[in-house]
Amino acid sequence: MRLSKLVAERTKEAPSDAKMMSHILMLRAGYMKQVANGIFTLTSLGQKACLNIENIIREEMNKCDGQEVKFPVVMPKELWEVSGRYYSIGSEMVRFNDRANHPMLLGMTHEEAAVHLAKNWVNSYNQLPCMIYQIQTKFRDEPRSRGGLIRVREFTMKDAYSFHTSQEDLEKYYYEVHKAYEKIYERIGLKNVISVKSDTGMMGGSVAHEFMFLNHNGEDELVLCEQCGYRANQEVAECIYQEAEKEDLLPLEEIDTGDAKDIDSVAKLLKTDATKCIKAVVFAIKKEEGTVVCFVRGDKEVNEAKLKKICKKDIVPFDASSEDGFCAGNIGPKGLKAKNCEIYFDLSLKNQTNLVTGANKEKYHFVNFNIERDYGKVEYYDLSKVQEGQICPHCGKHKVKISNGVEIGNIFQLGTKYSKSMNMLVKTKEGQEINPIMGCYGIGVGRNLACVVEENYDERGIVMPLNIAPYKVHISPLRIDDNTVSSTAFDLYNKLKENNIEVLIDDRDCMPGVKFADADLMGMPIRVVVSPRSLQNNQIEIKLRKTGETILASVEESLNVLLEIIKNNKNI
RNA sequence: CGGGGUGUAGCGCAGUUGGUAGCGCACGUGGUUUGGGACCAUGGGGCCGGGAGUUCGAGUCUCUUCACCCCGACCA
Repeated sequence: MRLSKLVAERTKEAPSDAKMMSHILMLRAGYMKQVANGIFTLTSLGQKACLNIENIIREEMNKCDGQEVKFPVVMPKELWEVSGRYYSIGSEMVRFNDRANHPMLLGMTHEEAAVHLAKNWVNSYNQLPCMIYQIQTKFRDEPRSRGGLIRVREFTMKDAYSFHTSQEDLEKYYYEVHKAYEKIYERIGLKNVISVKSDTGMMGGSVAHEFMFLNHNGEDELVLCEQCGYRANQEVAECIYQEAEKEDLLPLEEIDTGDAKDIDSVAKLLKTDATKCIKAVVFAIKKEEGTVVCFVRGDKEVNEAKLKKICKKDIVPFDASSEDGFCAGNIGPKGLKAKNCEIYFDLSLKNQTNLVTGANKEKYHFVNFNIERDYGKVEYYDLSKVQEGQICPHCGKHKVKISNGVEIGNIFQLGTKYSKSMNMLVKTKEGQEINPIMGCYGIGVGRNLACVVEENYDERGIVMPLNIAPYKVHISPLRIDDNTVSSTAFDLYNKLKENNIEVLIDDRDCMPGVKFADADLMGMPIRVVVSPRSLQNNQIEIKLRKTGETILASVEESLNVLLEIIKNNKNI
């Protein structure tokens, strides 16, 4: 490709509204252009890089005996009614009517379509296990897209679905796909990736893992124990506590705390610590009357995912007010008179003594509140987030660390949720009819590209790994007006093309600095400089983007040297 | 959905007390240059996000609407 013809603009200045480096650099280098919130056009640079990622994924999925298919983007309502998800999924799913006024939707994942495809054609255990996958556009109307390709509404995703006769067989295959994913990330050039236990969310099922790219900009919180290897998404990470120190119970008192409403100011006023306070967190129940109140220790935060599972309600954060019977800022268990209110206590409060809590009336808190004595016997549930330094729930010894990560892939053991609801049956060896056990496996292509950039850049621009670079070689002829330079450069360019090497040539007549800067910004792994200076010695320069290492090669040898570098591919 | 911010040339930005819009980069042309974003000359490009209003006159003031960005979705 001639750079002069490339439909992509490079800019010196960063777009003012981008914050993440991958977002800034991919815009500056002309890999993509935003069309609307969370919707991007990929230029040929971005598209080529994505296609390279897709091909790596494809190869690894094929090694797992995956069969590539293509499900429709647009599906009729009925398909999603049988699984129940037409109603359980909210406005992130785009729904519309076709010209016949038939309700349709845009696919955000394809479990239903996968079962629809397999259910009548897979009838016997002889056909299992099997896996089908696709690489295709998904649309999810995210409440908040951000960070360039990190979180978007429209994106390309590889999604795979496997069918099994037994849980053991699923687990065996699940482990294989886990390994395949590790291979994929290694091949596309992502290093800082770990897998963690995760929540199954809207997919359903029991066991799930997320592959996380560790990055401070990541939206997910991960709980990690470096000693025993425990790794979990905050959403599912268990809290465990050391025994609280025993204290003598002091008499309950009601104290005027004035305008002190939040934990910090109450604790400060009463000269105590947040850990000696009870924090009340109120949630509204979606599509229902009533509220859920969760009491946690003052220093802790409620983990909504865990609370949702325990109370089995779809809850949203809620501003409690007097209309609902709450005295905001002074909420406590004792004397709470809210209507339709379910109350839960977090494990962090178990065996805690002499606490501070709201008295459910303006300006008053209780001190020396003891839950069992002053309120009654209660059940304690694990409802809060794990904090940095808390004891690891797995080894019970070491302190955990909290890191942020970007989810770049996930694998789920779905069980029979979809095969059962959609009535897919296969005959076992014994002649029994069973619902096959399913797994599903996803990878977001564009997000992976963004993460690669996030991990591979320097002050000059992107550093594309060879395996996914849109062009392997970037030829910069200095003094293109010089006939020898021009013919040497184009000769090499043509020979590389004949050898099926993706090559970009900067055919513009401009200053060397401009060419170097653009090449650095776009980040192709191998740069070739052809200039009158080195041609005097019958040489060209080969420079590796990542290391800066420069190799001088004779004009005649240059093609072979380049082919050798690419062949020895170390994903430079 | 809540809070905050920004909309002026392709990109980054100025624009005073209201008087019909500029700068840098990019782009076209001519020339001089050429190993880390050159210089001179010259040219093109704008419904100042949209609509309504105030005014003789609005990029600027008022209202309204839209888009985009950031934060929150946690707070007793």
